[in-house]
Amino acid sequence: MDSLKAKISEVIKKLYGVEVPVEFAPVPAEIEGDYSCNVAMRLAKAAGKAPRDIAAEIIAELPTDYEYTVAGPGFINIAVSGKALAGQLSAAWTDDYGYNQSGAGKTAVSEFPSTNMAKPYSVGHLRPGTQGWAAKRILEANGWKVITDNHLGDAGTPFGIWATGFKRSGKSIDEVTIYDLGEIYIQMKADMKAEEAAGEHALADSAQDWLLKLEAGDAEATELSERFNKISLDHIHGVMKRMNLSTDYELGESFFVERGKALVQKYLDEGVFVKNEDGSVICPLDEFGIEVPMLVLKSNGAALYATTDLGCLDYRLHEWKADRLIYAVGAEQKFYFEQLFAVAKKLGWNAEMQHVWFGTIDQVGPDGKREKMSSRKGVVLLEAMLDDAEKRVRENFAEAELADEDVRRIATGAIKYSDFIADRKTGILYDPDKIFALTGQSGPFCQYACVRMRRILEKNADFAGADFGDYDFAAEKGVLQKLLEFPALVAGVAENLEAHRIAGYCFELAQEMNRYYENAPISTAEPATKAARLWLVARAATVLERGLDLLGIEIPEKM
RNA sequence: GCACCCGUAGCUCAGCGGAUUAGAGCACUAGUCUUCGGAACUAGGUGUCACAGGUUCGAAUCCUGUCGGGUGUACCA
Repeated sequence: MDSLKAKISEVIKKLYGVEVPVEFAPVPAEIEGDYSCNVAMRLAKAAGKAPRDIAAEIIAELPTDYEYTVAGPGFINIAVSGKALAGQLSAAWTDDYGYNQSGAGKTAVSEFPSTNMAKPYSVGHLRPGTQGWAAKRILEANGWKVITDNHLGDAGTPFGIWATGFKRSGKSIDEVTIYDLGEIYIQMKADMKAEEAAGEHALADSAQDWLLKLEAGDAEATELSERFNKISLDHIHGVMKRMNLSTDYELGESFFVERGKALVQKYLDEGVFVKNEDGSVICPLDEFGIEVPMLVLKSNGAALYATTDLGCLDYRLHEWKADRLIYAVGAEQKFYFEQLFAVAKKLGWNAEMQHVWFGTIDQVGPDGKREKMSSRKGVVLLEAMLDDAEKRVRENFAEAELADEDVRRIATGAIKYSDFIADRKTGILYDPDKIFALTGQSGPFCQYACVRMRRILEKNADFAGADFGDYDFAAEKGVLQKLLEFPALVAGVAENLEAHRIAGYCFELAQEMNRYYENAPISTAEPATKAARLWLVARAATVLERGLDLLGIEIPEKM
C-alpha cells in the first residue's frame, strides 16, 4: 500500500502541483472497498474543483492492480483482494515484524513506579507501574535503549514523619510491618494537620529534626532509616514481582541529596538561583511564563523533592547520557514537572523531557458520587487487590485447573488491561467487578485469544509451512488488514506513549480472530486451505502476543 | 483569582492532524452452533457529542464565550 500512497502523491503533484499527505483509512463495512483516501477533499480548495471530479481525475492515473470507486463527498475507495493483502503481509513479515529502529542509538530513562516508601503499595501506585512499564516497552519496540529507575521516596519529610511517629508509638523495630509503618505515617499526617490548625508545630519540628539528623549522618537516624527502608523495599519487591514489574535501578531520592545540594550551590554561585532572606533558595522562571518560582532548597537548608530531582535529572542526562526522560507520575504533579523542566531548560540541559501523566483512580463514595481514592477514605492496597483478583480467577476457571503462575498471569492481565482501556489522561473508576471482568474488552479476552491460537497451531503443527497454492484469502481480509496496521501503530504511539491504542488494537485483533473462526474452519479444511489458514493464525498469534507484551501482559499456558 | 484537564448511549469509555450513516464494552432482549477451545459469534440504539456563537463545501474534532466537574497554584511528594 505504501507504493500506492507514493503513486497517489506523485499523481497529485503532477496534476495539481501541490503536496498533500496521503493516508488510507478503513472503510465502513456497508460500503464497497477496503481502504479510503480523502485527498480529493483536501485538494478541493487548492484545485478549485469539486472533490468528486478531482477523485475521478486521480483514479484515471492510478495503476490498475486495484479497483477504485468514488464514494460519498469524494472519497477514493480502494478495493484490494485478500490475496493481495496476504502478499503484502508476506512481503513485510520479518522476525521482528511490528518493531522498528527509529530510536536506534538513543537512550531513554523511564521512571516508575516511584513508590512512596512510607506506606504499603496501594492502588494509587498501580498506574505509575503499568504506564511506566508500557512506556519502556513501547520505546524499546521503536529501537530505543531504555533504562528504568524506581525513584524511591526514601528521603525527605516522610522519613522524619515516620521516625517521629515510630518513636511515639513505642513499637519495636524488629516487629513492625509495612502495614504498621503505613498506619503510623497516616496517623502522623493527620495529627500534624490538626497541630498546624492549632497553631502549634512540635511534631513538625521533630520530623524536621530527624530529617536533618539523617542528612548529617546521625547514627540512630541512619539505622532507623535503613531498617524502615528494608521493610518497605522487601514489600515493594514482593508486590512488583507479582505484577511482573522490575526496574534496572532503584536510585532513591537519598542517592541524589548531595548531588542536588551541590547543584543548588553551584547555580547560586553563578547567580542563576536566588537566595531568599529566610535562607531558602529559588529558581525564578518568569521567562518561561511561570510566575511561581521553583523552590530548590528549604529555608532550614534541607533538601526537598525539587533538590533531589534536580540532582537526579543531572545524573540521568550526564551519567547515563539520556536523550529522553519519561516520568510516569500522576496528573497532580503536572505543574511541578512544568517547573522542573523549565529549570532544566534554564540550566541549558537539553533532552526531551516528558511527564507521562495520568488521571486519578476514583471510587464511588458513600454518597454515591465519584471521588478520588485517598488514604484517609480507606485506600485499597495492591496486595489485597491482587489477592482478590486471583481468587476470582480461580473461581471462574475452576475447571481448567490452572497452575498458580497462570492464575497470576490472568489476574494481573485483567488488572493491567483495565488500566489501558481508556486514554491514560482519563481517570479510572475503581470497580472490582469491571476490572476483573473476563468477557468483552478485557485482558483475559485477549489472553484467551492467544491461548486458543497457540493450541490450534499445536494441534495442526504437521500442516505448518505446507504449500497453500493459489488460496484466495477471501475470508481472511479482515484479519490481514488488522495485521498490516500493526507496525504503523507501534511507531505511532512512540511519541505520546498512548498505550491505550495498543490495548484497543489487541482487543480488535482478538475479536477479529473470533469472528474468523466462525466461518473459516481450519482442521477440517482442504490441505492447501488449511496450510494457508495456519500461516495466518501463526502471524496473528505473534502480533497479538507482541501487542500484549508492550502492555506488560503475559500469556498463560492455558486458561 | 489564575493555570491545566474534562463534559460523547442507562453505566464505563474510544473516536490520532476536520470527512462517507458518531463507535466499543458492560447491562438488557432474541437468535446461532452435534463447539478445530462457546469465556464465542449474529441481530436489536429516537445519543440536542454540556450550552451558545464563529471558521469551513463539511465540526464531537479547530477558535471565542458561558455553564458544570476535577486537579494544581514554593519550604508535601
